[in-house]
Amino acid sequence: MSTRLEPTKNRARAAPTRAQDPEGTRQNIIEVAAQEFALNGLSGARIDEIAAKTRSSKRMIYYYFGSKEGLYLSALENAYRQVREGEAQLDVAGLPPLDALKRLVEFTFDHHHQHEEFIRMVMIENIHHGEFLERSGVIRELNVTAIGNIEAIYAKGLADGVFRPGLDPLEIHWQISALCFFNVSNRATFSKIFGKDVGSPAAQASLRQQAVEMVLRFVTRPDQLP
Amino acid sequence: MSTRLEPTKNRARAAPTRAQDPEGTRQNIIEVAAQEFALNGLSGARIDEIAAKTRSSKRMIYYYFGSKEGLYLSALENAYRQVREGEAQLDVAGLPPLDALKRLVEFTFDHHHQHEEFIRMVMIENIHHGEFLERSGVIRELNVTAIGNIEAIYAKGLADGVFRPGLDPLEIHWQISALCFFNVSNRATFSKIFGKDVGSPAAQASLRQQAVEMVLRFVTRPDQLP
DNA sequence: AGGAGAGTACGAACTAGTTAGTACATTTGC
DNA sequence: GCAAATGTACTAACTAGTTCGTACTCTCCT
Repeated sequence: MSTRLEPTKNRARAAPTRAQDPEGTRQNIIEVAAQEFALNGLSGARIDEIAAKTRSSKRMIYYYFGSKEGLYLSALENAYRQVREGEAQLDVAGLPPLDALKRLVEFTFDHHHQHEEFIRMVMIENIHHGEFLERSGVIRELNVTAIGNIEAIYAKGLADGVFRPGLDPLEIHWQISALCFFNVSNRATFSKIFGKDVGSPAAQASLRQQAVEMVLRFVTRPDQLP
Repeated sequence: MSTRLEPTKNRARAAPTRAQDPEGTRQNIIEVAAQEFALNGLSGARIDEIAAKTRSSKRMIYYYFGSKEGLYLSALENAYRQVREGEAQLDVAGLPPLDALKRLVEFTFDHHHQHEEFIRMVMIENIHHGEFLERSGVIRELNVTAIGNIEAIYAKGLADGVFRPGLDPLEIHWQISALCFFNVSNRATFSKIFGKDVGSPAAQASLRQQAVEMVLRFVTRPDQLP
């Protein structure tokens, strides 16, 4: 009837057929999808394009994720998970508060810098008013613990008398995020408007150090400043 | 041959035909387009949708702007122009450096807050790696003068001995932008992750004041701090 | 003064190509 | 043998852009 399947048997024996690997297929699809969504946005990304770059097929995308939006949500969740896992690597427990906060800012700065794809996913999600993030129970759980670090550092800094009272750890987190996030998210327009590549290693080193300074000066008690 | 044009004459006489208004039509299209692009992104916005919300028609969009991208570019340029014109309202020439910088940060914070549509356009443009901004000669001209204010303030602050030396006005602008931009751009995800509406008046007031403090503490000579 | 032309402004219907999603058949691993 | 996993071919709806035709406005000629 049809000839299109004839080579199958041969292929099956010629090379050890790629075993069925649901989890691998799923993961592969998600990774490709994340790239495409991060690059083109939700509406800009093309399912056919994603499928083509996959080791799998369009059929499988719908088999596993149901719809384009389902795929986007999974990719978003995956991105958050990866990044939070990376952040969990940071350990500042033993450090004095000032050093700990410095490390935290540096780490966040570098981490955001290294995960541009994640930053772009968050930008895109904000364009969509965070509606997919809202639908996802998973993501909120991942993030609530993210301020734990700052809370601990701030508490210790207060106790030691080096930080000033009255600050909200969530707001400190907000400010660190602002400085580190903007550095990646707005690099393109900023560089092009002012004709200076703020992504260059020299510029980044300077901005990084200044981000640290800003946060430390903000949190430190004035009489503790050098 | 065709019947579809029969009603034309009647229509022409029945109601006093709306006068031709090229500039008005153009402007109306751009305003609607900006809204739609800001809401849905370049690929997410629909020409038919834009046309429908216009007082004009799809035909006119292509008549005036040539293509979807042409329309997007015009909307982007318009957004930048509007915002920069608004910023030009700020006059801090007479103020002492510290007060001037404080005003500048407050003004930027408020201005970004009030121009969410513009912020979203910039976000979208960053998703596109600033390629349209690059194509536009207009926009760069508008912006290069934007740091003029900071340069003047910083120079005066140095002369008065209240600011510390060695800072780059462009980097100060970068930091102010980061704090004020992030406040609008990432409100959705931030609020949803931490279950707190950072857009509420109370939260905004606090973040605003802290943005001012951060910048002032960063720029001020330590021995000049209260 | 007024009418012919020309260029500008506008509208409705159409089209070619794209795109998310599906029906159906087949294979693989247990 | 059976359920989960996968491949191929298709479609219905959408979407950027176009075609063809009309109406308005200004100018310039006489």
